[in-house]
Amino acid sequence: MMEGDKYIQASSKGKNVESLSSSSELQHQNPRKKKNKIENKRRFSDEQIRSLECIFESESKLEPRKKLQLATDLGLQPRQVAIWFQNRRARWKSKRMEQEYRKLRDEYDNLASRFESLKNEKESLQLELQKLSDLMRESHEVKVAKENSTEDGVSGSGYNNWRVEMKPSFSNEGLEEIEGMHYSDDQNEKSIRSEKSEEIGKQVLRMDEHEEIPLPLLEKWYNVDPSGILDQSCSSSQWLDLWT
DNA sequence: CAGGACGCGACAGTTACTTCA
DNA sequence: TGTGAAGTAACTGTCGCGTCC
Repeated sequence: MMEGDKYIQASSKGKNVESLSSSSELQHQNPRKKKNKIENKRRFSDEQIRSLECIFESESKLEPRKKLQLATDLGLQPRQVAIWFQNRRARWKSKRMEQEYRKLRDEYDNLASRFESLKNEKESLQLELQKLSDLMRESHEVKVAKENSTEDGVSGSGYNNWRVEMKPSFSNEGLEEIEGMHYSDDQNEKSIRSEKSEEIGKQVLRMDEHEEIPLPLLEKWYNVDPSGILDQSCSSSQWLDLWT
């Protein structure tokens, strides 16, 4: 252990500090004496600060030998150099934390605005899906009512009796599968089934041309609740709710 | 080898002073 | 000219690590 470091440690432990202008009373002084002591505090010169900053750039911690050398070069006490480095590290750390905080805040803001736009998009899609679904239901009800008026003994063949048990497919085999759709009401199965499959088949054929799937058809294929599919896809809704 | 005492350096938090708007 | 805020040198208490006995 070097002489200078012993000096540094002695002062940092609150023991006598011989080198700092009559500060040997430091440990036992009352607050008023301490205040008088610190009145001697002077800011370092620009040149001293420049040198210290220059060293700090390359190494934020000083070896004892280097500390002594630097203190000698700058006409400072080794303890002053040590304290300057400590304070400098603290300033650097708080500055860095401030930067990191700003960065995180920006990221959060970006994420929040993206979430907001996705939320809006989801709502409009849900709305659109609901409209199309209603449209389809109405259309079907009109059709069923029409059939009921022309055919006697037809009952229980409402839209709600449809059960779709097929996977989406855009090929001709897919059409075959669509043929596999069936009603729970056997009596109506034949007539309605052929009509239904023909209608959907046409839609599928059109899809082949445009590569765009009509939403009601999609809904039917997947046999899902239109609001449900979106809700399920939003698996992170719980944490997202925290934002709103 | 375990463990207590001690020295040392670093850090967080605080104080007191200086500077500046 | 007084004042509050910001910057900073210096201090205090504490902790972890290494060394010695």
